[in-house]
Amino acid sequence: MPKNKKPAGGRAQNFEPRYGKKTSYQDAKRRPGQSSAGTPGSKSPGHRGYRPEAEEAPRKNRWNAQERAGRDEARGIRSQARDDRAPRGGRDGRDDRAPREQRGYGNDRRSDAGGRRPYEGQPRDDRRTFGDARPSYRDDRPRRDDRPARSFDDRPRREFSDRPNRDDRPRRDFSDRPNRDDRPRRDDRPARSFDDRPRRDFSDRPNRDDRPRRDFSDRPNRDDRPRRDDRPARSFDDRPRRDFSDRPNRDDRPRRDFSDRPNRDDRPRRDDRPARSFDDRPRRDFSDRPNRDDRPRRTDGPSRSNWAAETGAKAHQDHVDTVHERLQAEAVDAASVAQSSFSDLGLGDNIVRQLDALGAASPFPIQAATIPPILEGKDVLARGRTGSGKTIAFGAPLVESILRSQAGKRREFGRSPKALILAPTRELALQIDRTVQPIARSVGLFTTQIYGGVPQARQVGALKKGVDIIIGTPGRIEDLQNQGKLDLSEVQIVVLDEADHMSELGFLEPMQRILRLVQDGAQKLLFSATLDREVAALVDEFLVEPAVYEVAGESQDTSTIDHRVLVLDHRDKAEILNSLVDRDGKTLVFSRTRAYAEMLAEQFEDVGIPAVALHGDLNQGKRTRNLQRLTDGKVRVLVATDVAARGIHVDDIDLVVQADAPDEYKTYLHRSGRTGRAGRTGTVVTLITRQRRRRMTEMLERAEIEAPFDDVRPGDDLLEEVSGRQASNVDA
DNA sequence: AAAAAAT
Repeated sequence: MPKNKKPAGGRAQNFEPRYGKKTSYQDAKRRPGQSSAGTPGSKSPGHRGYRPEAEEAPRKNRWNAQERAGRDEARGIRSQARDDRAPRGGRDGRDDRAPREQRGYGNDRRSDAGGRRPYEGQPRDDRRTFGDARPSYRDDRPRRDDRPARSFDDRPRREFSDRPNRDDRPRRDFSDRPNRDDRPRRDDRPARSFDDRPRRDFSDRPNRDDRPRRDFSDRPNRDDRPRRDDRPARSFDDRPRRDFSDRPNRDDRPRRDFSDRPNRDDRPRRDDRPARSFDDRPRRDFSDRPNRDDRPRRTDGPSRSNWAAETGAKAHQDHVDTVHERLQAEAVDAASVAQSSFSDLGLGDNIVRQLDALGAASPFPIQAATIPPILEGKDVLARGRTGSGKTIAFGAPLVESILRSQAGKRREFGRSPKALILAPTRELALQIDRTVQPIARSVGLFTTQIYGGVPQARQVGALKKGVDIIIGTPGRIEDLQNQGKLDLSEVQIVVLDEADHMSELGFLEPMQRILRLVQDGAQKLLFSATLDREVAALVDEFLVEPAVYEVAGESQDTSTIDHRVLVLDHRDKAEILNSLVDRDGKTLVFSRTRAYAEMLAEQFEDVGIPAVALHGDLNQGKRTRNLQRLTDGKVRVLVATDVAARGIHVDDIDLVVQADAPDEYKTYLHRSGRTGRAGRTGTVVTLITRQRRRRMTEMLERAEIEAPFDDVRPGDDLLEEVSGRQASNVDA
C-alpha cells in the first residue's frame, strides 16, 4: 500500500493534510477498544489541567516545522488544482508584489474576461522551491513513519492559539507585510464609522423611490399566479418533509396554510391577523401521546405553560407574525424584567459575580425570561434574536442547577457528567465553553469540550478524572460513548443550542440517539434564534410540557442591522466583492461551498486584502486559528461557509457580505446575526443576479426583513457607501 | 451544500 494513499472516498477539495492521521503501523499496534492513553505520545497525565510542558518545548519546533511543510504542501496541491491561478507568494509569506495601487483592481479590470481572476500571473519564482524540493515531504517522507513517538495525535492542538510564547515567535505573519503597513488610506480615512452615516440611506436614494417596482407590477405570473396551488408545496422545500409525511393527522389537513391565503400580495392583513395558525390546531402533538403522560417526572407543576397552549397566545399576537410557522411562545416583556437582577432570578453570588466579570451586569430579557423556569426544572424552549444573550440564558441556570443537585456531595474522581450542552459546530461548542466554563469554575464545577477534529486523548483524560458539564458536538460525543469512555446516564440537563438546526436532516438522528442515552427524567432546554416547528420531532419524544419563551417586540425590524441587496451581473461579482471587503472594519463573507470560500479568500489575498477562510475542509487547528485571527483583528476579512452562520460571536463585525445568497430564510437570519450583536449596528449585503430577484424577495418576506434592491456595477459609489467608506462624490 | 466521527 502506498504510504501516501489518499482516503478512498476522499473529498475532492482537501485543502489541508491531516496531521493527526494514524499510520497503518500505529493502527496495527493498537487493539480496538484499547485506550490510546497508554501510548507513548499521550503520557496519560495524572490530573486535570495537565500541560505537557517539559517535553513540549522541544516538540514544538518539530511540529511547527512539520506544520509549515504541510501547509506549503497543501498550497502546492491547491495551486496544481488551479494551475491557471495567478501565483504569488504564500499567504503567510512576504509579499513581494508590486504595490497595490499599481496592481489595482478597479474599473481598469473591467475588460478582464470573466472577471473572476483580476490578476494574471506574475512568475511564480518565489514558490519554485516547493515544486522541486517537495518530494521529501510528499513521496518518501521517511520522518513521518519512522519517528517512534508521534506527538501529533495526543497533543492538545488548540493550545497553539493561546500559548503565550506565540507572540514571541519571530515569524510574524503580518507585522512585516509591506502592503499592510503602507496602506495609508486605512488610518487616514476619517471616521468610517456608521454613526455619522445618515443611517437609512435608501429613503433618499433617487433610483429607489423612482423605481415603479417594476419587478412585481408587470410580472404576469405574479399577479394571477395560478401556479401557486399547482406547485407542490413550494415553501416547504427547505423544511424537512418528515414532519408532515409520517404524522397521521397531519395528512388530513387541507393544506390550509396556502390554499386559504390568497391575498399574499395585498397583505395589509398581516398585522391584524389575529391568531397564527397554531391556535386552530388540535394540539395533537402532546395530549394524546401515550409515552408522555406515562412519564412520571415533573408532572407536579400545573402552572407550567404548555407549548402551543392558550397561555402563550395572550399578549403578543401583534408581533407573532411570520410567514412561517412559529411556536406559540410566552412573550416576555422586556420592560417588565428590566429591573430584575441575576440574584433576583435565583442565581447564587459566585455565579452573579462571575457573570459581572464576563460583562453581564444585569440580565438581558431572554435571560430574565428563561432563568427562573430553568431553575424550576422545567423543559424550556426559548427563542431569542441573534446576539441577544442566549448562552448565558441557559449556561448560568444550568450551572446553578447542577450545583444545587450536587450540594453536600463531594466531587468524586471519575464522576459522570451531569449536564450536556450540544452545538452544531465545533467553533460554537468552543465558544459556549468559553462562557460556561468560568461560570462553572466559579462554583467549583468542571467542564470539558468533546468535539471532533482533535485528538481524543485529552478529552478522554478529562472524562476519566471526572467532569460535571460536557460541551460538544454530536459526532465525538457518540463516538466516545460507543467506546465506553463517556457515560451519559447521569446527565440531568441537556441543552440543544441552535435546536432547530439540530433537528434538521443529518443532525436529527444523532440527536435522538444521544437523547435516548440520558435518563428519561433529564431536563431539556432548546434554544435558537429561529426556533420553529422543526424541533417538533425532538420535542414530541423528549420534552415534557415545555414552556416556550421569547422576548416581546423583538422582531427583525427593531434590530440594528441594515440590509441591502445588490443586483449584479455575474461577471462583475469578483470585482464587486473585492471592493466591498476593501475596508477597515471586520467583514464576514459567506459562500455556499467550501471551494468558493477558499477561492474567495485567495482572491482577496491576491488583491492585497488579507483574508482567511473558515470551512469544513480545513483541519480543526486551522479553523480555530483562522477564526481567532479575525477575533484578534490580525485579519479583517473572513470568508466562511455556513459553518460560521450560527452562533459564532466575533466582536465588531460590522459588515456581512453574502457572496452567495442563502436558500433559506433562517440561514439569512443567522448569517445576518453575526453583525449587529448586543445592540451594535451592522450592515448585511447580499449579492444576487437579476434572475434571482424574485426568490430573494420571497425569502426576505419570510424573514420579515426589508431591504432595498439596487443594481450595481463595478466602481459604483454605492459600493463604497454600502461597505461603509466615504463616497467621494456623493453629497451626504 | 454544509455540518457532524474517524477510518
